[in-house]
Amino acid sequence: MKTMTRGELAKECGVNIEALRYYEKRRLIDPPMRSEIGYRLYSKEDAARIRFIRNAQKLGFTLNEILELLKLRVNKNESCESVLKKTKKKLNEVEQKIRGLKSMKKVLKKMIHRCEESTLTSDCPILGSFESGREL
Amino acid sequence: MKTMTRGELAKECGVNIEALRYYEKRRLIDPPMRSEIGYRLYSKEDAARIRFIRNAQKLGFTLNEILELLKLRVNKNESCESVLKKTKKKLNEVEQKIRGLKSMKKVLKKMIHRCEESTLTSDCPILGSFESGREL
DNA sequence: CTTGACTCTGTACTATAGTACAGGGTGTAG
DNA sequence: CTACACCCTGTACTATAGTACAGAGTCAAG
Repeated sequence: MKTMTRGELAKECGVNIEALRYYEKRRLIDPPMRSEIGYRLYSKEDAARIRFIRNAQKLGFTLNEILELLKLRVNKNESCESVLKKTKKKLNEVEQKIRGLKSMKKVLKKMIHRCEESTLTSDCPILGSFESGREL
Repeated sequence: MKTMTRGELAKECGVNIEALRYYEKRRLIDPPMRSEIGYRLYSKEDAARIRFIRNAQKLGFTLNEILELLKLRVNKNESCESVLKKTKKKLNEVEQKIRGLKSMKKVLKKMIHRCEESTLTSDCPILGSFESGREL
């Protein structure tokens, strides 16, 4: 199996080399294999995990939430029931985020339209994007 | 016009009272009116602004990005051209986030489906949600 | 007329998520 | 055989976004 050193993985995933050590400490990635002289050796799966972490962060998840997402799987210590419940909760959070972004998108589109038609106002239309009273 | 004190606004928006002073310092909200004895007096618009800030944060925007969003309007120092450009850029970011969340949603739904049909595996399917190679 | 609940200011502390650096080992190229 | 580019550990520093606190003013209720 092909492996990467810490520097190679950092480069491939576009993260700082020290962040990898940090994610290991935070248990977001498993302690990787070590070479004979103690160098960390990462797999393709580790790279996927790092990319997942960075992407999820951009979507507004904290590292703790990302850890929860990554733990969503069946294991010997946990019933399918409880995994199902947690997964449904996460699905809800994701759908909520999508709704919020969609209403923001709508307002931005309207602004662009207005701007292109030169029917301009100096108020801030984006403020209205969460005015529905609904909590995000 | 009905106004609120800092404590009242904090309660209404579900934020810590000190956060309001912090947002003022960061220029996310304008310095509010003051009562005769120097108390801050907030309007309904201030409340909307605070709610917008909190919602946008949950969607993964930093306070600096939120400031940019709130400044998207026509003013005397800026051409419609440049507002349009910035708004389009923001729209792109928002659409990118929606795409990321949608692929996460798809995977979560699949997991729920699998769990309900008891065709379980112990791997972590969510890792695959960003495997398309596309950068978020 | 003082006690409690609010406000003000400034400053200090905290949590999260890194980022940098010191002091040391390894290993290949010139 | 040594210079350079890596890696290791531990520890310290940074930025962002608050949160808490000290010391002081205001004001309504008991």
